[in-house]
Amino acid sequence: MINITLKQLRYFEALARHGHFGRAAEACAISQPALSMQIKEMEELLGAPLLERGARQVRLTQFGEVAVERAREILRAADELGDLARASRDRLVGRLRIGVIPTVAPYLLPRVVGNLTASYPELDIHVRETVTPKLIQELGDGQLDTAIVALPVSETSLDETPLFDERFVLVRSAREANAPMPNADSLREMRLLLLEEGHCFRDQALSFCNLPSGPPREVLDASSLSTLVQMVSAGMGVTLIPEMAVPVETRSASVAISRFEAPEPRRTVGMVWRKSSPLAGQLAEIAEIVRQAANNLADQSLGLLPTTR
Amino acid sequence: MINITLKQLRYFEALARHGHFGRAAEACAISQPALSMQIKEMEELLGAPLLERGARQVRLTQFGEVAVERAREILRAADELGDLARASRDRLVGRLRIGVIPTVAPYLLPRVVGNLTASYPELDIHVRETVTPKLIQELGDGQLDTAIVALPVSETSLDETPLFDERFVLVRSAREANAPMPNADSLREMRLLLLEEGHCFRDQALSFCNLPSGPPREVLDASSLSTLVQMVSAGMGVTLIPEMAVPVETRSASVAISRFEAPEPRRTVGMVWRKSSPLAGQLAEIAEIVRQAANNLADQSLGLLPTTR
DNA sequence: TGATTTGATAAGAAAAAATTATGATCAACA
DNA sequence: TGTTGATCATAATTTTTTCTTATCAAATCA
Repeated sequence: MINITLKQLRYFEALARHGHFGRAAEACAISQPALSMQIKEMEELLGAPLLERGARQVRLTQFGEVAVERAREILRAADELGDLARASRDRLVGRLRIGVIPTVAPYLLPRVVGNLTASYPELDIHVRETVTPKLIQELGDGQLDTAIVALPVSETSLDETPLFDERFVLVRSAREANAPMPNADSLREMRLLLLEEGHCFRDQALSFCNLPSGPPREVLDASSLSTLVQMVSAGMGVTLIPEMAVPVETRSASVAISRFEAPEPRRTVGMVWRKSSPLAGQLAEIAEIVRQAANNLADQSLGLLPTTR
Repeated sequence: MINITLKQLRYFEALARHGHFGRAAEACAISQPALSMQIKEMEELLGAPLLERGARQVRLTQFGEVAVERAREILRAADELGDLARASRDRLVGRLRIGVIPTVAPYLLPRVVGNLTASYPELDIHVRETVTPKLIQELGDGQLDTAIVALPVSETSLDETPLFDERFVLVRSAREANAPMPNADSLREMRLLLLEEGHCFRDQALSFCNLPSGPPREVLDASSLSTLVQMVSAGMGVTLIPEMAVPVETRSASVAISRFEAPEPRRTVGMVWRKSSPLAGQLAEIAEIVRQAANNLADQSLGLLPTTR
């Protein structure tokens, strides 16, 4: 390991360019002795003379010629490091790893990814879809930059910002479309189909029915909302789905969607990231874009919802 | 121009490798605050965070990942500069530009180049053959590393070392082989063929005859010893050549070679280089190799010379 | 030869980098 | 829920490095 400094390389480069200690020193905005000393130091560190000091002129040695080329490469690389830094701080570029829970991903992401790509053309978006605990862990491990989950998360190391609120709606088979709307308590008596363990949406639904979350219930738990709706369509029971899923999930199923009476079940979906993330600033911007995409989606979904009293 | 230091790059690289300030500092043989401060300084200079300081671990930012790669490249290039220096100081490598006067080059060089290449396999020898004033000028300009010329040169900026002494011998047509040997004065009366202006050998020959050097004489001046000998062989006159040229030049010409009586004309051929040349040490070694090559050559030449009384 | 140019050297001042000591934060744990 | 231990940041001080001014020595130029 050689202990030359970049400063010395700069001085040396200037000296090679000017072939004159005084002028090189002037170009470096230092005094001539300072330059002399640094060059001398550099030669001592390298153990080989960089230049031949003639009486009237300074000439590079053969090694000096090689060295100045190498020095220029090094200096260029160092300057490029500065450029890289500027590029990375001015705008959001490169990879953005975003995690999304499964009860949000299929409905929100198609919009969001399009909008983000429009706003940040140089952004390379990676999506990870899994349940909240895994997302939070991966966020903590630095495998994700941000995650979209149901709030609150209440991790002290994370910042969270709400994106949108959404209602839960009841999904019944089409045949039951005109049956009276069950309330939270009567739901408990019905065959309520739910997602498998780990999904926050399962816990949210159970909580609405004042049921303890935990071990499996009567029927096999589903791994996606699509499956749930298909099961309902087959007459196996009823379920809850988030409002945002309605347009997509009812397209290919003969089910009836009904809203609850107040107090309607609902959840807040938000975005979280490490407080320490250097992307924090840009992530707030991104949250705003996601928020707008969600609002557009909600405006469209609302029209589809029959209001059941 | 960004003012980061190589030291900072080293610290940063260690930090990236260890992912831990304390251990990285230890690896750098400095205290942890010193490392912290340098990393902080580096981030300020770059204007972008290199790492995310979590409570329990340190993680590179995306930019940090890019930066550490670049940093490694820079550090490697700097270390290679050290290697280059070592290579250039330990032994003579690379280009050696050597100038030789035309009355020496064809006879001495074949041997010398072979010996030099044997001693310094990595040496790349460039030969320039021209007259002394040009050689001296090019030496001064740094276009040559050394020159082999007739001594003395007496340039204060140059060091000179003798290589060998050589006699001048008379070349006559074969028909005149048994004619009495002319002395310096009688030579003046004969048709003495000489090299063109600029060749030191011309001046040396003229000086031996006590003639003024200068403007052309009776016949057209030759540009090489070969031409001179061929002209002599054709009966156009007599000439002097250096002893070393005898074996080569008499091979294809029917001429008689005769030595003068004392005081024999002679010259000293030597090697010169800039006093300031960093190769000075190695050039002295090279001079020794040339000296040996010249001695071998002289031993062989001597046998060929008839001693005329 | 004397004046001028040019790089090296010396001594002191200024700046940078290191050290030790201490603080703040946070996770782990009782 | 306070305590502990680990970890990085900050502060004050010392040490080291770098720079400046002044001056020298060598060599060219007139």
